[in-house]
Amino acid sequence: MSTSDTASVAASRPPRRRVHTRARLLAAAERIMVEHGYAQTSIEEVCAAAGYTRGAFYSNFADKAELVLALFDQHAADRLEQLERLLTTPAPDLARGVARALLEVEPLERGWMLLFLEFRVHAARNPRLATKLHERDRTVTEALAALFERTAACLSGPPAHSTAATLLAVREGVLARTAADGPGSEQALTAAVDVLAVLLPALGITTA
Amino acid sequence: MSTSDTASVAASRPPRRRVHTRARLLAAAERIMVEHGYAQTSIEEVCAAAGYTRGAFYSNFADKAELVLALFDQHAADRLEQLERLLTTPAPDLARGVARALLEVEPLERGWMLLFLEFRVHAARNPRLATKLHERDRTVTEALAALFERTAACLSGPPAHSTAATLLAVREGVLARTAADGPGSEQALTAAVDVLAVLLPALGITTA
DNA sequence: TGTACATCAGTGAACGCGCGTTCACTGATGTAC
DNA sequence: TGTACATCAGTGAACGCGCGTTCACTGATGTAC
Repeated sequence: MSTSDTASVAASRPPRRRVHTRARLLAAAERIMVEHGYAQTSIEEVCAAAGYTRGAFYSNFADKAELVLALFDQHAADRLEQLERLLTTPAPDLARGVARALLEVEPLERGWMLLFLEFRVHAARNPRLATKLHERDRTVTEALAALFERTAACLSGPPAHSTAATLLAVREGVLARTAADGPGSEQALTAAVDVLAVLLPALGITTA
Repeated sequence: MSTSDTASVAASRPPRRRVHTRARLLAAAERIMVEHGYAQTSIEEVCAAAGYTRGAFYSNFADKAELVLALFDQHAADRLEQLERLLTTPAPDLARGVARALLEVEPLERGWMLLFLEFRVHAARNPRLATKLHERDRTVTEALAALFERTAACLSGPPAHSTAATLLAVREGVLARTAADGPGSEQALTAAVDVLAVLLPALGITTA
């Protein structure tokens, strides 16, 4: 047993001679793509920033799209943790807190949202990518729905899953409109927070 | 007076030798871009479809971005009319009606939304375009806000302008997520309609 | 420990492609007399 | 009405550019004996 185990492990183990190639490519890609977007970032650029040439990329990723999907996977977990922390911390005005948590994000996160949306639009016209992105959406949505059910027992009205999906969509829509800097964006953002703070209690997201 | 009038009119009149060039380019661009998106549509493609060569394009538009902005201007008016018709027609369940009007759109309109969003994301990384797009947003938002104030006297809570802006953002966010065909999209869409139908009354959009 | 061999991550050049924009030119249209 | 001229919308070739992906190769790493 132990022999065959060793053998099969050896057979399936990715050798990783230069150990962190994939991780470095991902890190470089994250930095550059969040700033400049998907189409505007070339694979060459990412590879150079990570200290490789293009061949290294194609020995770690099937294509450019897979790189972005890998980035998304990495990122989703972090965002959910943030929300979880918020929802489990008692707050004087939960609705407003959630509204702000959803919409008032760091500039970096706005870059993320633009990258997301750019890829989403791209994927919408490309069935193969649409399917893959849809899987990711489902995962995130279900996680948020579960979070609602666990922490906000007061949730009422539509099913938690619908609520979660719609709130994520609202988030994307609002952030897209306020992603560009400018005084108009600030106003639009605080306006959206106000509106959402009024709306969320109708879904049961409120301080008891 | 009449002489100088004639002269100035003659001086400022765009000759339009082949009269409908601009209109034809716009029509072709609309058809193609709504289907394939901004980046995927080449100016050559549009010109060929309209029966011209590329030079004709640049004698009618400053660049590709101006073409799309012109399309948006054309389109905005139509959409507002639709909404106006809805809000002025008494309905048994106004909230649900508005929710459906915002979200349950023709496939063609989904293509429009993708085109919008693609350009919005593009503009977000390009200050000059961001400014221009922001002007359009303001116009549409104010028109919708005015519509609310005129027709839905029952509007309550946040200012009409905030409500209008947020609803437009919600529309974009939800449609982006449901633009790709597939059974998941249908579900997500009806879920969003349900949620919105619950939310809108909290803004005062409801049957008295 | 040392040697011969196999693997495969990463190299870098080449392939193939598409596109936005400019510009010197032309010929249809309109104007002036 | 007819002619000479001016304008400028539209032509089409050329410019300049960037990019995703493939692939034959290599040399560092790991394995087997």
